[in-house]
Amino acid sequence: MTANRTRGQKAGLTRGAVLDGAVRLVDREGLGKLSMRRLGAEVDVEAMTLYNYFANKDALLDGLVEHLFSRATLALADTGTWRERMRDYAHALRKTLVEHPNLVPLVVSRPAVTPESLRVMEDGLAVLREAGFPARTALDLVYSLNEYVIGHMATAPREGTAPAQEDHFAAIDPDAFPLIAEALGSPRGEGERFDRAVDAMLQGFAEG
Amino acid sequence: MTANRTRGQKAGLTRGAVLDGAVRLVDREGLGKLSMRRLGAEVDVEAMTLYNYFANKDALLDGLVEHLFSRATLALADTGTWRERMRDYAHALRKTLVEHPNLVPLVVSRPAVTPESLRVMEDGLAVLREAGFPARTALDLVYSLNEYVIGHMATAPREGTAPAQEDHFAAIDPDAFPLIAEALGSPRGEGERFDRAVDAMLQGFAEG
DNA sequence: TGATCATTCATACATCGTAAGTATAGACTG
DNA sequence: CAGTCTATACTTACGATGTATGAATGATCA
Repeated sequence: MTANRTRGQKAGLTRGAVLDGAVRLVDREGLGKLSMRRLGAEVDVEAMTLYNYFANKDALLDGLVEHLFSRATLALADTGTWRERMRDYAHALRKTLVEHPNLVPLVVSRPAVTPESLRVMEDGLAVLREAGFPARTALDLVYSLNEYVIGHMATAPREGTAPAQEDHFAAIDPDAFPLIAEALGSPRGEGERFDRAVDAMLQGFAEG
Repeated sequence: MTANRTRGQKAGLTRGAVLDGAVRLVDREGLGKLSMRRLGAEVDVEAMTLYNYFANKDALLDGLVEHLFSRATLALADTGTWRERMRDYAHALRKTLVEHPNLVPLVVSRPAVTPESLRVMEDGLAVLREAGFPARTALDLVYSLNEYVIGHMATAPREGTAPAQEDHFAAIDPDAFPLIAEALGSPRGEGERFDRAVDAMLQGFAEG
């Protein structure tokens, strides 16, 4: 399972390959199981070898977030109204995070300011400026949209969270919380609130 | 510094006192320094004694989030328009998180579904229903507002994050990212974007 | 007083991140 | 080809962590 190789013999590893392994490991076993030794085993190398590619574990985690964003942030679509294009961007970002739920706590607690994310931001600004938004408003909108998506994913129920997180709504006492109970009467589809909030925010900026 | 007490002698500790100690410790030294042994020292007790109040460290962290929310969520104001009241709520929530920056990563990666937070949600719904919102829309709005605040705080620059996080804007290459550079021309005050995003979202829901 | 119970502490273990040092494969030099 | 250098990987070791287990003692009540 673990590395079987004499010293000095190349393992043919790259930074990206290590990060791929880390994503695989976390997807499969959860964030808590990501240790240097285990990651080493995943990519068939001893733990310390990983320090050739990352200064320390924290740097590895930063790299992981960046890695995820870099595969996520396809260019924005180049046709459609600015609202459609912004909406699509928000959905694309959400999709990536939904596909790697175990990585969400990491992404969410580790603001990414990589060149990659700056590029996406620049593209978003271009769309909005073209649509007539002043520079500062455009920046506010791009930022705010990102913030909302992050917040939505952060507070979305996940496995491995506090017990009864998933079905805690089923257990709500209608006497203590009548309005919540009422509002939950007709449950929504997955992501329906997301749509609505994104639209609301875009609408709000459109008129602000 | 550490516990100086014979076995069996009560320490006069409560769950709340332990959590207070944890907040103090994290505020002072950072989340990374919160270990059972250190927390024990902070409240003058051996590490294992803490397990009388919390099943394990994870439960302690959950308790910490709940603890923070419970001091945060003063009731909503009972006068003003619904928009003013929602706005004030968002600002109150933000204020608490700003006051404990080191706890933000915790709050953000650990959705709180305590009775306390349900109470606040119920109050929020009451305000909105009174203002004429349908049940589901009201729930969407309360949720979305919370999500935005969380996201805003999650992505806000913090100490101890990736290097140059604070001043990375100063280092932006205007050739590579002209629109970002332009938008940063006239820098905003702290929390100005927050105001704007909250208002946009409320506005959007008001018209949706 | 003596017995029961609640509470705390001491010990121990597996696992973690990583500092320090060592060995080897492959590349370069002559 | 022989000799050297260097990049790469491994080994060992240390302190710190979360926590299982069980002993020791103060508190409580008969």
